[in-house]
Amino acid sequence: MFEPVGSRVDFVKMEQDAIEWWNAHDIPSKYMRRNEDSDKRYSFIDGPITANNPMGVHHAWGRSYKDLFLRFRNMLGYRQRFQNGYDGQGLWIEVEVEKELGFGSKRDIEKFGVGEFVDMCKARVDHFSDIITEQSKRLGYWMDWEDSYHTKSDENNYTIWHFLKTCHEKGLIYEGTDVMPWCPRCSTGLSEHEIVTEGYVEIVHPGLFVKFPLLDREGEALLVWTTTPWTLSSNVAACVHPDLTYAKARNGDDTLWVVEARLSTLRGDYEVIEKVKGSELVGLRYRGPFDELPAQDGAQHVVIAWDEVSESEGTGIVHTAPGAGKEDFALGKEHGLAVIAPLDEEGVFAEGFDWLSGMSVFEVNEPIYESLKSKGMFYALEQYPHRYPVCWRCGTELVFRLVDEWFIRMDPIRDLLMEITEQIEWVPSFGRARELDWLRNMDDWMISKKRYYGLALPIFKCEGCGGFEIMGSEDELKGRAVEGWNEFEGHSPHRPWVDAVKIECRDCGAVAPRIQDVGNPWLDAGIVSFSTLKYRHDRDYWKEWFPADWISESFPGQFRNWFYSLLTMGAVLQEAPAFRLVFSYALMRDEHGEEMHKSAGNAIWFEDAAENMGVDAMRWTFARHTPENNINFGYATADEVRRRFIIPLWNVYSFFVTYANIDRFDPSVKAPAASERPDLDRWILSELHQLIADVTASLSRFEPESAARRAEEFVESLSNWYVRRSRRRFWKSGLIGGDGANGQASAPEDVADKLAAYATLYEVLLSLSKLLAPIIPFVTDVIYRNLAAPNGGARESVHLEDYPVADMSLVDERLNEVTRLAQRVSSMGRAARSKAGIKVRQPLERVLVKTRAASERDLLSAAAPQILDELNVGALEVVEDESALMRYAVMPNLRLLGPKYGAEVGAVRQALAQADAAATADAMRAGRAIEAGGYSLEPDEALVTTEEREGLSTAVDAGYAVAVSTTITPELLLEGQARELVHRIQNMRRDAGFDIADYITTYYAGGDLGDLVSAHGGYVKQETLSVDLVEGDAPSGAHTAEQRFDGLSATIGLVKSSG
RNA sequence: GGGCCAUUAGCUCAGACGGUUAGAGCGCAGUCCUGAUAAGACUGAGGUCCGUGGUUCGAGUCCACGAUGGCCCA
Repeated sequence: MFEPVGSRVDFVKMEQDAIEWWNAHDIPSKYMRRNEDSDKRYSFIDGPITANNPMGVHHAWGRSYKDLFLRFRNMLGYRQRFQNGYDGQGLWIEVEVEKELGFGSKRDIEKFGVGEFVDMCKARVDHFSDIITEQSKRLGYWMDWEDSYHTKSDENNYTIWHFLKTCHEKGLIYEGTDVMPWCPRCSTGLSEHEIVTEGYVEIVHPGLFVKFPLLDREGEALLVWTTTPWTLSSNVAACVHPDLTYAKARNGDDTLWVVEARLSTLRGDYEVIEKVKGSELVGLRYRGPFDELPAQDGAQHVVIAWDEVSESEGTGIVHTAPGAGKEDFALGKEHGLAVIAPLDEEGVFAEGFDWLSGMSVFEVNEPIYESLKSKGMFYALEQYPHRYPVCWRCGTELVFRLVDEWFIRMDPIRDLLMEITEQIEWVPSFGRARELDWLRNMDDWMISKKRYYGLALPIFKCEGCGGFEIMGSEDELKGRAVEGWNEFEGHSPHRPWVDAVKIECRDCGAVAPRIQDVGNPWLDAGIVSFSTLKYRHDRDYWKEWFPADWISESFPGQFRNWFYSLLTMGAVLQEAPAFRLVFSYALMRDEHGEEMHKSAGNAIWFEDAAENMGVDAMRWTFARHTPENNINFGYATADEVRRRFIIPLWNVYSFFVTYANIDRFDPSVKAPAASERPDLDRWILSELHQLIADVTASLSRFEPESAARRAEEFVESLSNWYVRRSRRRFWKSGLIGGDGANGQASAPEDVADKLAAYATLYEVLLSLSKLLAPIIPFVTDVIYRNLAAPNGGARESVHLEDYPVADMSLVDERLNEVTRLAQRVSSMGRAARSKAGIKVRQPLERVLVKTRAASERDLLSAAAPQILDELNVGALEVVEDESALMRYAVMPNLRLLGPKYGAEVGAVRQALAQADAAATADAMRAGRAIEAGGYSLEPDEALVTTEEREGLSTAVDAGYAVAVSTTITPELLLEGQARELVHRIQNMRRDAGFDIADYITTYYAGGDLGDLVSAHGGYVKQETLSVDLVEGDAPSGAHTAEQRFDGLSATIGLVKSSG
């Protein structure tokens, strides 16, 4: 016996129970150990999830993929690692802790105490990694949770030290001065990676037009345009494009130079006096906008040439301040310009800027306008909305600031990185081109950050000679330490503890402290293909698992972040790829395709989703989606998945268990061999094994969506064709495992057929539970455990099973085609019935079928029994062409024929009427001329309509035609009425609360049913489990009802039979 | 300026290898079923497959150019 299964099920409750059961029986750890001795390995390295907040549904998407492919490979027998990763160092953690503490600047952190602050950061990470672990378990994500790695761990940090030292040995590390994007609130520079990730927002800035008076040309001025007025304080040059044409224009009291294409920016009327190439302006000197500031002392202001000057915005003359802009800085180097750096770490004007000193960059615009006005340099001001970088963590507008930072040189390894990228398999395949594009354009990697909680860069810079060294391990540091080791010992290699340690400069012997900077967080994540595989301590273990066979992460951003840092570290340490294949996916949106935002109220919490839609529904929604497209996720989409896939699957299962229990079906009893079973069984087994082959292939190719969609098609066929058409086989009298109760003798062939049906459906459901277990681990295990329980060879859980293997000898392509044809013809036959308004319960005499290809007629005869049954008709006839079903009527198209033939129209008309209508229709369809009684007409000169033949209703589609006879003889009518009566009695049985298997005695009174009972009484008895059909009033206590249908009426009474 | 992606029904999306007359769900209209019922089945209406050229016996699918949208880089 199987555990009884209701058709109503609370999936969420079922999932929670499953988790409890798994834990109680230690299934996850049995699952993870199951392939311990396998000689096949499949190495997965987890991209660490940021442990800074609870996990969201978008994380659940990615984690469902990871779990899916891990489970798939596990059932295939591969030995794997199940190590989850947590990312927990860096600015993002700091910012959240700062928020908690109400801090606004780095000074607050210093005051609070760096050690305490770092401890709080670590505690935050531990807190949220615990939460995410619990959430992941609810998702059914089976990882070795006790063994999760942390990027903040000592091992991870020290492995990065090793990497950086290796970089240094290869001459890749340098300290450079550059103008970098800088967050004034966080007081730190941001690397290129961080800005491009999610850093640009639409901001309205001033578009300020300023006049720079030319020193060499009295009365003339350059008109320049800037969106960052504060940078004018540090202006030293103005750029023009050497090849563009510049115009000098009289404009009110001014004589201004602008690029010709931008003359329209001038206010009011103007008159062009002179035009020259930009190159002719190069070298002119001008008076700078803030020459009076001390910081500007001795600075020259000169026009220089630059090819990047655009004439699509501004004035074609670009204000240049090498201390406050990235390209400006590069130009400054090239032209030997003065570098004036205005801002300190917090975005406040430094000393030397007179009245500006001490003011924040965000409050100087107005005073600057006033100052320019007083000097006669102000020209105009407009609003200029554009995309501008902000701090990706705190949202503050970035400024560009001159800083000393540490970099890894990219040019020496760029080619190697690209070569490695070529070797990797990218899913989707366009990922390779995206990564290569990034690598081609990648600048040197800025790895330093002037913050507190992160990798302590192991760079020790000598206070004497200025040289630097890099410590490659804790042991090396200990060996070199000349002070502070005792203070540090026992602490993690974080600030402030590690800052105490100082070494002696190898070159000059002076003391060298660690630089204060911490590392870029992508160092932390990029090292994991070494650090988590014991690279430093157990090289054999590392060799066994490196490189990863696959990794998986969402691609927006990761091309320049995690994928990139993994590539770089693999290249530097091993000149090898760190992973063989990357499977990536896009972004999650809400149901309407809008970005999810907490503030917009359209974000979905993981817990809410899990407890309302259920995790299987969520996971199936993910699996069926094309990964490279953004997913629109919400309750409605999950509801649809549950309704269209999970519930039908469950209903088939529930149907099976219900009747298998009634029949005491025992799966261990030998059923007929598959080849001996009826067509219907052989067909669904054929489809099943084709499905197994397809799903296995799809998942091997990392195409979950095609696997899921194939499975949906299969369950649809299983539910709406196999089970529906098999139902009566399960209801046949006689119990296969029975003892002859109810006195129903059963014919041996019925028992064999029934057994075949049960065995088939059992095999299908059991295979399906294994096949889909990696995708929907909850419902599949519940099904498996119940079905497999009476079976000697069963495992404890489907998750300890082997993945099913397709038996291609059971795949019968012809049988599949026959069934497809039966389905198609049945569908069209229903359409024909529907058109004639005849319900399926009414038997009809015959169906006529025209197939598209003559070759299908052979299939049709095999499909005929199913079609007759589906359509409730007596006979099927094959017809050669539609003319047997349809009559064509050809009409002249007088609108065209009239003008063309004039008086001859009458003759044409007659000729057309006498021509063969079917041939005419053929010609028209083919676009050929119509031959009619000596006339040759264009195809559009006739109109053709079809009429159905008398007594037929026809449906036509895609080359097929199916017609049903519509004549209802008295015999057919009586048969239809018998079916209707059965239907009514069935309803009454249910209303009376009888059990499905109860036998009854049926009474009928009121007179109209005599003919029906004498003709079809046996049928009615059999269908309704009536032991007897008695004319007359039912005894008192019977369930009775007045029935009227098809012009008949009777009072029906039902009594449960004692037998 | 460069790279990548997309464009198929009102909406959301499928459409290996080029192959007869392009599919699903939702929505809409209608019918049926109620012994699989937080249901289900069926039928119908609805498409110049972004455009233009090209390759081919044959193009939604391949190529070129263009348009629109998105992402990224400069």
